[in-house]
Order: sequence, then structure tokens, then C-alpha cells
Amino acid sequence: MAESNYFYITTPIYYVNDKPHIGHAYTTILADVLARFHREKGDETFFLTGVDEHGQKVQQAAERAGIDPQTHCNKMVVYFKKAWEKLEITNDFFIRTTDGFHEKVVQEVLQDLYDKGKIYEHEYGGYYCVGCERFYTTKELVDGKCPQHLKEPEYIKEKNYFFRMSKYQDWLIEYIKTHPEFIQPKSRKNEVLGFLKNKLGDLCISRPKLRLKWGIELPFDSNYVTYVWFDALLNYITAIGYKQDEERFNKWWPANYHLIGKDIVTTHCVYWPTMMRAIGIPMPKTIFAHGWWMVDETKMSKSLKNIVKPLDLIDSYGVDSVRYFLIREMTLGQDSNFSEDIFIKRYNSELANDFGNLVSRIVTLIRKNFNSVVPKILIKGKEELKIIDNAKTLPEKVHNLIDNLHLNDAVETIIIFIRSINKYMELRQPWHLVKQNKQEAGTVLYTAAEGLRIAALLLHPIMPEKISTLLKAFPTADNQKNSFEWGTLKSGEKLGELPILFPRIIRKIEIMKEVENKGEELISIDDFSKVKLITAKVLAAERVPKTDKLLKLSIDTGEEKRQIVAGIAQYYNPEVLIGKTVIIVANLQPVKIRGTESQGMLLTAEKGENLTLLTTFDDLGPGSFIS
RNA sequence: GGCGGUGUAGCUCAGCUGGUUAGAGCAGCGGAAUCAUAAUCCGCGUGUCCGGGGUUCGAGUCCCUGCACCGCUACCA
Repeated sequence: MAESNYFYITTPIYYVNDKPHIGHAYTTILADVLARFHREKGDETFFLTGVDEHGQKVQQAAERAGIDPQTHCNKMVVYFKKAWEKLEITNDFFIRTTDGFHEKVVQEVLQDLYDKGKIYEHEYGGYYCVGCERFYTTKELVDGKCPQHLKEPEYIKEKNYFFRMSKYQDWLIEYIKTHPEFIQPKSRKNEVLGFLKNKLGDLCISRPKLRLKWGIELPFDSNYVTYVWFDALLNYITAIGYKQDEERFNKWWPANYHLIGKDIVTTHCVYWPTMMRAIGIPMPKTIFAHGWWMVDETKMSKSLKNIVKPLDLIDSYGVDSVRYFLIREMTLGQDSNFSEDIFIKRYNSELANDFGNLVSRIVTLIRKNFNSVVPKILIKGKEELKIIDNAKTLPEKVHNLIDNLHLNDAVETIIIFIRSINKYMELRQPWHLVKQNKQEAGTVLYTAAEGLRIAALLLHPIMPEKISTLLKAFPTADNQKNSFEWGTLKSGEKLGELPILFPRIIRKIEIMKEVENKGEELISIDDFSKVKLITAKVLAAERVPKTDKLLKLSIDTGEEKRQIVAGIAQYYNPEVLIGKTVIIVANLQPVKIRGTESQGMLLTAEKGENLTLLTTFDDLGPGSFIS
């Protein structure tokens, strides 16, 4: 597929009344990742985001706050700008619908369409419910009342301006059908086509100032402002110079992607295309609607309370890992689940274990054995060639996936390659090899490091901060910092220092938390009697191999011999325990601890760093009951 | 109600135009290893591929039907 040299991508402009939540953050990060990919590929890129500032809700919120709407917007817009800064968003412009140039162009477009008869005025009467701020048809009313508020609506006669949207219905259906990439994913395309099976009406694009003042005034009737969506959608072209700078406009338009959430499909796939058609500009290449993040099985929404604030996530886990998770976890177009649990699993297994740990082992081996100097690659064996081959084809594979918006697959492809380097290390064992054949060990480490560099570079658009840190440590020629060419890593030069990039997230022990939360709880004698405590004699004791804390005890309970694993190796040498009487929980469910079955639990007393085993005052022999 | 979609291992999902013993990651179990963030590597899955019919030499993959869930839209064709 031939790529254009220009890449223009947009997010919706967010309604300024909301505070940024994961929904906004996701779309914006997605756009950012795509924009960065294209920039790094060499495409000239323009990435637009911004806010929608007009409309009823803003007006009302300002009234409540006792300030004018513009001041209110100025205050609110900061939340978005700050959030995007924190999320490392690299938008090229941030549009506000109150920007002077935008308002001016919107008015010009309105005038233009009006002059050409594509906007007409029409007076009609209707039942208007003040609560809903909308008209109802008689059919929609229940017993003559608004079904929402159960109040009788007012009948008002009103003149309004309409955009002849209906005229474009057949054209739009045809266009969507002949341009399969126009609306994606396919399911949304079907949805729109389904919507278009119904007769499309004309779109009311005016609001009388009596009801709404905060908007862009109609140039041909100062008693009205324009409908927010008509105003908002035009941001995609006003921001790149439409009717201001034709050259700039033509450079970027048509857009490659309008990214949207699935909640605004109709406005973007029906209203906007018909508007563009009427205005006489070509259609954007693709309008892509992504799904929702579900939190605990509930839809994320502005009106619900279960909002995971992106800024909170970042504070706990870092921007880059959150960006990684969002891109990695969601199959674009579908809904995905979010929870801290899922996040931690993904983070630990892919970022900490697979990727971060690989970085550590390579860097440490080069530091210890080659004094941090990147070794030379000498004789390439079969295994080396495999890695090199894969490293060479990886960038193209990944770029293709990204061009098709298969971002999660793209990331997975990179991770699979990273895993293959771990396998390669295991196979070639440079930590042994270095003792017998240092040059060969060098070859292995170079191969691993260079493969890692290429993989990391591909992840840069997703995790700009961490990957930059990583890449800075890898010596390359200055003009080749971003090269996917195999061999860019310079032998003979020093590797920089690297911190642990993705420290493993250690989970709090849930049980401990539960106990803390419960506080002091009184139990009955029955509860206590459920625990069968008996004395036992230690017959043998030994350390569990390869552990620091565990002892394996063989004990006599009077009736039988049992094996118990206890975490007391730091307090007792095994020998001293033999022959001692201990107290055990005898009816505990057996568990395997480090592969060794434990059939009970020793009682100990613990204070600070000290620990002592419990025993009996007099010895009654093993198997005595404790109550 | 109409239109569209989904239903595959404990969990999240992949399986293109029908074709060898249905796959991946995570979790779990066993082992190897110790360069590394107790990370890594190897091995281990008898799953009614939602149910029921059918087409076919052959169906998770096509057709019909039933059920469950989701999305859009709506009581109008």
C-alpha cells in the first residue's frame, strides 16, 4: 500500500464540561501513538485534538458558578491540557471552538451553505419539554406528557434553520458501500447503513438565542446561534486552514483518521459526511470508532462514578506502562476490561519479566564480562541468523499491522520477538560461554542487544520516556539513533548505565489487607474449636534446597508421621530442633510450598524481628490436645 | 419489533475464502538453569468449539433453527 507523505489524524474535541477520564485519555493516547509512529516513519504528521466549548451545559455550568461562559471554559480547558501533557501527548495543535479563526470560518461556511440554498428556514409548531430541552412528536408523548419528566410539554411555534441533510442520503449510502475503509470497524459501518435505511431527515442547525446564547451566531440571523455539533465537527477543517490558508488545508486534507468513540458514530458518520459533501470537500479516509473500557463489567461513562482517572493510574504505575497497557490490551473496535489486576498481570509478565528483565541480563553480562563495552559480532551461527533475520523483518511486520490499526497485534509481535531473545540467551548461555570462548559470548551478547534495540525502537511511540532512556544507553552513530538497520549498535563503544526500567509490581497480600480491614473481631468458642491443635515431636529437620527461609520437618503426632514446611530457617538451625516438642495445627489443609507438601503449621510467637517456637511447659508426649 | 454482532481451555482471546491429532498469552502443575527485576527456559490441556437439525468425502469454519448476551434503531416498513 502506497503511503502518503502526509498524515493527518484527529481525536474528537472533548466537551469542556467533563474532566478528562479514561475514555478521553484512551482516544488521545491512541492518536498520539499513531502520530508518533508516522513521524518516526518519516511521514509529515499533523495531530489535532482540542475541546468543544459551546452549548447549553457550558452555559448552565457557568451560570451556576456565577461567571461568564468563556471564563468557565478557560478554567476547564486547563484540565485537558494538563492531562495531555502528563500523558506525553504530542498534538500539533489544540483547537478550542471559541478560537476566533474557528468561529469566523464556521460563520463563513454557514453563510455559504445558506447562500447556496443548502440551509433553509422553516417554521413549525411542536411540543417542547423544558426539562429535556427538546421537541417531542405527538407519538412520542405518553398521555400527552413527556415520557422523561412526566410533565406536559409546552406547544411552541418556532422558526429554525435546517440543513438539507436528507438530500445526501442516497449518495452517502452509496459512498459507504463503495468505500469499505471509510467507516471502521465493519460492525459500525453496518450500523450506520442500518441507520440509513430509515428516511433521513433534515438537520436542525440553529438554536434560538432565547434558549441558548452560548454559541456561534448565525451570520444571516442574529437571533440564533448554531447547533453545537455543526460548530464542533467543522474543527477538523478549520484547524488546518480551511478558508484561511488553502495551501495548508490542501496539504493535510483529507484526514487519514478521525478517531472517535462508539458513542458519536452517527454525528461523525452521517452528519459530518453530508456536511462535507455540501461544503464540497473530499471525505476523510477513515473514521474509526473504538470501544469502551469496562471497569468491573460496567461501562465507563461520564455520568457514572466508576471513573478511573488516568492521572491516578499514572501516579501509581507511570505514564509509559499505562500507555502500553491501553494499547496492548484493547483490540481496536471492541470493548475491553480494565482493572488493576489485569493491568498488573500484563505489566509484570510482559514489561517487567520479558522485556525489562532481558534488558537487565544483557546489560549486566556486558558490564561484568566486557567492561560495558559493546562486543563485536564474529561468527554468526544458526541461532544468530535466526535472530538477525527476525530482527530485520520485524519493523515491516509491525508497521503493516499498525497501518491496519492492529495495534495490539503489533505489540504482541514485538513481545514475541523479545521472548525469542530470552530463548536465544538460554540456548547460547553467554554466562558460561564467556569462560570458554569470550569472542563467541560477545557475538551472542551483541546479537541479543541489537535485537533488543530494534524491538525497543519499535515500542518507542508507545512508551516514549522509558524507551528513550533505554536507547540512550545503547551507543549508535548520531545520525542513526532511530535506525531499524541491523548493525546500528556500535561495537567497541560503551554501554550507558541503565536503571531498572520496569520494576516488578509486588502485590499486597490480600489476606493481610482483609485482616486489617476487619479489625478486632470476637470469635465464639466454636470458631476456636475448629482449629485442632496438638503437640508433636520433631523427628528430623532439614533445609528446603534453594530457599532461604524454609525448613522441612518430619514430625511425630503420636498417631502418624507428618511433614511440615515452616518458614523458620532464619531463626533455627535444623539440628537444634530435633527431639523438641512443638505445637502444630493438625487439621490444616495440606499445601505445597516450593514443591514440598506441608501437612500442618507450626505455632510460633513473633515480635518485631524475633521469633520463637511454641512448646509445652511439661512434656506429655506427642499427640496431646491443646484447648 | 427490525437490523447487526457475539457465544472456542479456569481467564482474555486467535482461528482467512470448510481439509491433517482446535491454538496463543495469563493462571496452574512438574522440571532445568542461576547472567538477570525469585526474572528466564523446557514439558504438561480428554475443551459437549452455546444447543438442535442439515449440506458435504470432510464443519469451530457454510445453511436452517432454538437459547443467551451485546450494539444500533424503533413500535413503523
